Parts: sequence; C-alpha cells; structure tokens
Amino acid sequence: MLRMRRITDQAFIVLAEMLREPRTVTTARALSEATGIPPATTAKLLKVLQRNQLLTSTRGAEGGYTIACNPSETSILTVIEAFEGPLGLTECSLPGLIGCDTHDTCQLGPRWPAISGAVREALRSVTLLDLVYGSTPAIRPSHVHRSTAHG
Amino acid sequence: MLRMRRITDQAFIVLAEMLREPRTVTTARALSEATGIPPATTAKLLKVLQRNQLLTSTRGAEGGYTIACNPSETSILTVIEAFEGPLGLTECSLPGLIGCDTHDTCQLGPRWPAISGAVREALRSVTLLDLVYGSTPAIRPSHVHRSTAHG
DNA sequence: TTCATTAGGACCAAATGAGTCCTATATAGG
DNA sequence: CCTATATAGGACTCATTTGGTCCTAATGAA
Repeated sequence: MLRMRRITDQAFIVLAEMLREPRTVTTARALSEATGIPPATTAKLLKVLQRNQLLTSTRGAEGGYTIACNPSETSILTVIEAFEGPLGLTECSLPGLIGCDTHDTCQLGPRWPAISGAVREALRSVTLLDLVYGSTPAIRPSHVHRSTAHG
Repeated sequence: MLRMRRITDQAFIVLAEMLREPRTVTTARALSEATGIPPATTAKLLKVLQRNQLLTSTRGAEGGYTIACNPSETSILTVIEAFEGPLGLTECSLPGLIGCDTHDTCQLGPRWPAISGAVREALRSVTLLDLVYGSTPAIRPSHVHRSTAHG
C-alpha cells in the first residue's frame, strides 16, 4: 500500500543530518541529540538503514554509523521502501500478489500497476542529495505544478 | 502524509462498479452485493464520495447514488484526497502547516513540497475513466517503467 | 578487562483503522 | 397520512499498527 510512516520521515531527517558530514562516523546518540528524535527511535531507525545497506556500522568504542551510499545516486524511493516495503498503490498492485479478497468482483486490476509505477517513478527521480541540498531540480518542471493545490 | 487506506481502495472498486452503468441510480446495498464489500462499509464510503461531490444521492424509496462527476475529467487524486485528506509526503509539506516537532533542527524543509508535487502530479494525471477502462495511457511512457520492480 | 557501541528482539501504551449499529431525515406510493 | 425504503451523520467496538522503550548479546578499542 501507499504509505509513509513517521519513522520514515524521521529517517530522512537523520540522513540529512548525516549528509552534512558524509564520511564521518556518527553514533546513534549524537544523531539523536542533533535531530531531537528520541534516542531509542533513532537507534531503531539506524538499524533499518544499516540492514538496507544505506549505512555501514561499526560496533564497539569509537563505533557508529557512516553513509554507505552515494547520495546523488540513491533515490528517496530506496529509503521509503526500506521502511515501508515495496510501494504499491493497492494490495492488488503489489508485485507477486495474485489477488485480494475482492479480486474476482473488482474491475480495476490491470491499471493499478501502471499508476503505482508512475508514483514510484516520481519518487525514484529524487535523490538524497536533491532532498537535502535542493540545487538541481531532479523533478522536471512538467511534473511539478506550483499552481493551486499546495500554494 | 502519504497513505492510502483500505477504504480508499474499496472506494475505487465501488466507483468502478458504478461506472459500468453511469447515469443509473444504485443503492448502497446493491453495490455492496455487487462488489462483495461489507454493506456498512459500502454505505460509509458512499457518504464520503457524496460529501465530496463525486456522487449525488437521493433519499427515500427508489433512492440511491449516481455518478456526479465526469469520469474522464476526475483524477484519482480527487478520490484519494477525499478519503485521506490533502496529500503530502511528510507533515512538514502539508500546505498551511508551519512546522513539525523537529522543524527547527531538520534540514529538509524546502524540498518536500516539490516531491509531494511530483507524486500529486502522477496521481492527477490518471482519471477515473483511465482506471476502469485503461484505454488511453494517461501516464506518459517516460514515467512508467515496466522493467524490473513490478514485473 | 572494561567501557562504549551496535544487533536484534520483546514489549507496551496510544493511536488508528475497519467495520457495526443506532437514530434522524427524506421520499415514493398507497 | 402512513409505511416501507434509503441516505445522513455519528458513536461505538475490536483488532491492528505504530511510536517508543528496554533488555540481552555481540563487538571492538584502549
């Protein structure tokens, strides 16, 4: 399903903080203090990022976390899917899922994957670097409407 | 926040069912039976659609619901926002919201709205008609990758 | 050995969500 | 005017999810 929980949001905040000094080893505690996110939550979220190869970790004294990915090549979709699982708009559109409860009666099977694909693409087109230092517009103007809705 | 609950999914199923015979008045009960969605849930969801001007309702005997929008001009974003509220990727990016808890420390304020905009645009580009009878590709090929992820 | 630090769970309380149900209101038809 | 049929709008319940905490094991530097 299409969702983004608070912890994913917090992961971006932590990543943004880490990207201020890439290559540096930072402890969970330090990141918690820098961002204001509760220590235990910060620790939990860092483990997820580590398990998904976005960070490397070193245990023990002088240990901590380091950015393990190239921020200009890592899309925010990667981060989102690390926390939320594969992004689909509905249960039906999840890859590998054959059918949901109402699958036999429902009419809208075939289109969802295309729509999910479009959303996925929008998220894939934004890198971590864009997110933090939004210099290059990774999103082409034609996709972004600055007009009415979120003015 | 970015999310889509089951009830929104079910709303699309109900809408798809109604679109088979636009202009017809259908009762909640009939729609429930046709789709397999529990009657009370169907009723609830129809009320939301009605309140958002996507359907018109007639009370009393011979009453029911009718499609009130042009399916080829109504985007699925309209339906999603009817149920989920304004679509934003994070709390920060919600229009009108000044700041979240971590706002002062967090680095990624300015970019979120653009990203949300891109997702919103992807959803806005698909109409109800596309969804049900997916004839015209409302999503331009460049946005839809058919390749790896949801094969 | 000791202390700092991550790994990986189990655990809990609060919030959220799906689904139900009840009462009020409106309408067609006899 | 009465009755049966529908929607309107909530309140309510139960299960699940989620944010957050905590505990124990493993690891590494000094």
